This record gives sequence, C-alpha cells and structure tokens, in this order.
Amino acid sequence: MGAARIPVLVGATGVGKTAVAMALSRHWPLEVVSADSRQVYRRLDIGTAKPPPRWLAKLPHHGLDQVDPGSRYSAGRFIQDAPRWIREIQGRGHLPVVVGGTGLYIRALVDGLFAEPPLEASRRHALGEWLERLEVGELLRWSGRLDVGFKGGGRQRAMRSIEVALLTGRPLSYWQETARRSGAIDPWYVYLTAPRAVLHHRIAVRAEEMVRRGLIEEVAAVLSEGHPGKAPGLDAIGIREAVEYLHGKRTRESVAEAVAASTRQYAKRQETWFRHQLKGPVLTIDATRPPEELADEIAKAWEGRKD
RNA sequence: GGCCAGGUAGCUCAGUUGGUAGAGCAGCGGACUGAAAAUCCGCGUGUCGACGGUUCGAUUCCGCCCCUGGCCA
Repeated sequence: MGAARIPVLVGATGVGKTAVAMALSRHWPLEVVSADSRQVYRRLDIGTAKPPPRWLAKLPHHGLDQVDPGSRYSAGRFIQDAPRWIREIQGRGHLPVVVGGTGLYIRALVDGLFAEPPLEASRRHALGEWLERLEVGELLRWSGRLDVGFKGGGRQRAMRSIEVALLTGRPLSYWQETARRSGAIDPWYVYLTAPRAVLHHRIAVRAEEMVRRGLIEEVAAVLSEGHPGKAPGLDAIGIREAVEYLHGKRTRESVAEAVAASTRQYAKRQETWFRHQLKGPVLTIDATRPPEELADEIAKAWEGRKD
C-alpha cells in the first residue's frame, strides 16, 4: 500500500453524512474532500444539496463548485484533483476525510482507474454526436463487435465502449484488464445507513424543503444562462424535475414528490453499491441516531483501529 | 330516503361469456473502471368491499348489507 490511511464517510443521500462530518470536526482538525459528482457544479446549490455557507465556514470543503453547469466533470478529473487536496490538507497538519455518495469516484480514488490513452477531443466529440443518433440496439451490436469482453449495460455504456475502441484502437476491456491499479488512498470506510422507512422520510422532508427554498428559481436562473437541456450539470435529480416544470411538462405541485421518488431510487442504488462494492475495513453505522453520538462512536473506532 | 356509477396490488386502473387475476407508476433485489444523482438487469408484492345463496367450483351470477362519488328529493 504505502498510501495514507484516510477515513472515508459514505452513505446514501439524505442519510446525514454532512451533519456527521460537522460533528466529527469537533474531535479532529478536519477538512472534507467531497466525493460528489453533482456538487462539483457551480450555482446549483439547492438542487445538489450542498452544505449551507455557515457550515462551510466552519468546516472547509474541497471539491465543490469545480466547473460550470455547461461543462463536464468526471471520475478521471476527480482522481487528479482529490490527491492534491489531500496532500494540501495534510500539509496543514489537518486530517482529510473523504465524504460522499458517488461510489465510482471513491472507487477510483481507492483503486485507481486504468490509464486511458488521451482521446482526441474533436474526434471524440464528432463520434459522440454520431452515436447519439443511433438506436440502443444498434449501439449494443457495435460494442459487442468491437469488444468481445463488453459486459452490456445499455446506451451510455455501449457508447463509452465504442468510443474507446474506435479512438484508441483497443477495446475497453483490454484497457481495463491491463490497467495498473494504483490507488491514491488506503480507505477506512464508515458506511452510514438507516432503515429504508427512515431514509424515505428524510428524503420526503428534504425534497419539500428544496422546493420551498427556491430550487425552481435556482434552476430557472441557470437555464437562463443558455445551457442546452442536456448540459452535464442539469442532468441531476431535482434539477431534471424542475426543468420539466419550467418546460411545462409537469405541474409545480408535482415537483417535490417527483424529486422524492427519484431520490428514493437513487438512494436504493447507492445502498446496493455500498453494501457490496466496498473492499477493506467497513464500519457500518445506523444513522438514525443524532450526529453527535455517531461522531463519538466513529472517533472512538478510529482511535482504536489497527492498521 | 330514491335512482345511477363505482369498490380488484401502496396508487391509477384493466380483466375474468364462472376454473382464485395483470398493466403503468410506486416498491424490492442485483450489476457497475473516466457522463455514475448516469446507465442497465431481475422480481407482482392481492381475503378481487362484507356476509349469505346458486354451483363440482364465485372475484365474476343472485340477494342483502357497508363504503365512495354523482343526480333527484
């Protein structure tokens, strides 16, 4: 290994990761590295449930507001940025804690991604435009042909596999197999979870709050910057539903419940990921209790860990 | 009070000329290597309002009752 052991706080949206991180900051000189693929977009504060400014003032966060809603962030960018933030935090004598719900980002940070040869941006763009117009069935046929090891998975994965195969001359599965896995950190996982009913209740409350606090107005403001409907930053739960309303595709009253439903489905996928995909020591904690209690328990377990 | 239309899955509904029922949404399980809040795969979870009757057999037909909505009083 050699990489530093670092606490990694994971869990589904709405389970209370940020509140626990806040409580933990009373135990340790903390700084947060956010592993969240949506909070990287500027101005979409309510829609992506960023921590409020007064929390950010007390607990420094890295990884928020990295790009404009019109441009794209990625797991690849994240593993370039995050190790740098971690080194800086350690340089200040503080403890970095990775906090987030984006499983892929965390895996990429822990295990590394395969070394992808640089894809020529203009060719990639042109190819993407072309593939966009094809039917899924067609795309799947292509990816099956271009990569015998293609594992399937629908439109997005098929497009990715075709792009890699055509632009690098080697199939995606080749790169994945020959990848050198060099992770940047040695994770000490804390998995916050809660009974589904509790999670669903918190999600419902949060969705209504989002609308009340101005989700729709926030999205309308970003939309007025002139981004296309498929802009990367707009492809998120909460924001999609607000856009649907603003485009007259749903009523204003239906927004909160639609956001809650999408969020429940997302939270379920996250739970599946964290239940099965984490490798290494995992401290699983029921997050139904108050954040301060959870923080105490986490701090105690961290002191008593054996690396 | 009378007349009509309904009571079927968590919700909105379809259906069974009598052989214990199925869609959408919601939900549940799973996958996941550079767009991952994405993208996919799998799974009906049910006293067919209650009670009687007819029948080998009733969610379906008959009777009665209850509930909901509408119209008339």
